[in-house]
Amino acid sequence: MGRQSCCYKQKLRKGLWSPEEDEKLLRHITKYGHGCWSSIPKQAGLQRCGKSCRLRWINYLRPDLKRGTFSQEEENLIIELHAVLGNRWSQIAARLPGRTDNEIKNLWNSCLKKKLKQKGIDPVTHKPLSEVENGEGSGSNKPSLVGHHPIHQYTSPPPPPAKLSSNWFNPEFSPPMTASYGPLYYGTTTGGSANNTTWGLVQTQTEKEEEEEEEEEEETKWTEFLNNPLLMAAALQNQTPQSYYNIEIKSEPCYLTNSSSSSSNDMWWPQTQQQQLPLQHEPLQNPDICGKDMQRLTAAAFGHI
DNA sequence: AAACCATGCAACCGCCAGTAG
DNA sequence: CCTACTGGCGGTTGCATGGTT
Repeated sequence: MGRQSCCYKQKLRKGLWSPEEDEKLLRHITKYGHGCWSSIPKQAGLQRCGKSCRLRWINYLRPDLKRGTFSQEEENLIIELHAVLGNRWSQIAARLPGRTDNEIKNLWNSCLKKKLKQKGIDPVTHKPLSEVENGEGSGSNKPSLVGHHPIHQYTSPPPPPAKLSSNWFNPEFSPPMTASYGPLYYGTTTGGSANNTTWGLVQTQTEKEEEEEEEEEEETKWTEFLNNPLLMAAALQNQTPQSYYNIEIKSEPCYLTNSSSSSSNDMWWPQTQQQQLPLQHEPLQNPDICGKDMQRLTAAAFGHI
């Protein structure tokens, strides 16, 4: 079809956004909502493509963004979610209020991967590095690439990570390294509270055969599980899914402006999300007020003119 | 002080799925 | 059904910054 890139059109600016551009975009979305992204650049007087505007808004201008360093709790949660979801950054971000997929992806690539390696964990498979290096094709046989796992390897949602979170990067904590553990290792040594779970345990051949028989069923279960953020969130927080039934994690916040409202964040984050996202963190955790933040704050101020 | 290197982050690229015409 | 368009996503790149030599 020879589709053209959205930035194919000439005269479109690329690269870093200037404060003026930020202001234009912010003003426009604050006033009219984003609606159709492709039409925003024209309407807002920007020489950018719609994609670029969308990205800028989502990753930087959105008022509900939580900036500053990631807390230990957030890092732990990212690791746990990555073990389940793989590189599905947007789904991971959906469980971290105020964080963007880009931000999480950057954190993972620049920081968390290293930390995992230092802990002797392969950041891709979430298995001990020793096993990954030695056991390719032997030992626990199945290459259990997280995110590429045959999801039927697991027969139930993961155990609640609530017990686990505090362990990660705790200097005194080291994950189990013996070969008796399976694709996922997070805090499963105690057997956990999750009944009928093989989470974190290597499957025996028999188990595998049995599960192969149930492959379709299990796949269905897991597909459902993975596709249902409510179930996932519930599992991750050791709560019943019911408590999450009235959130829609993937929902796009309604950015249409209530022009009568001048308060900042309340109008941006859907109330249901604001109230009921599985992980609610403390308010802004001492975000580093640096130049960029100042720029953002300045820009944000325009939105309330 | 200058050069080099490592790191973090913002933004782009290309692909895919959904959808309207 | 086909085509074109759009939004969304993950991978990647390139630049700015800070640290080290």
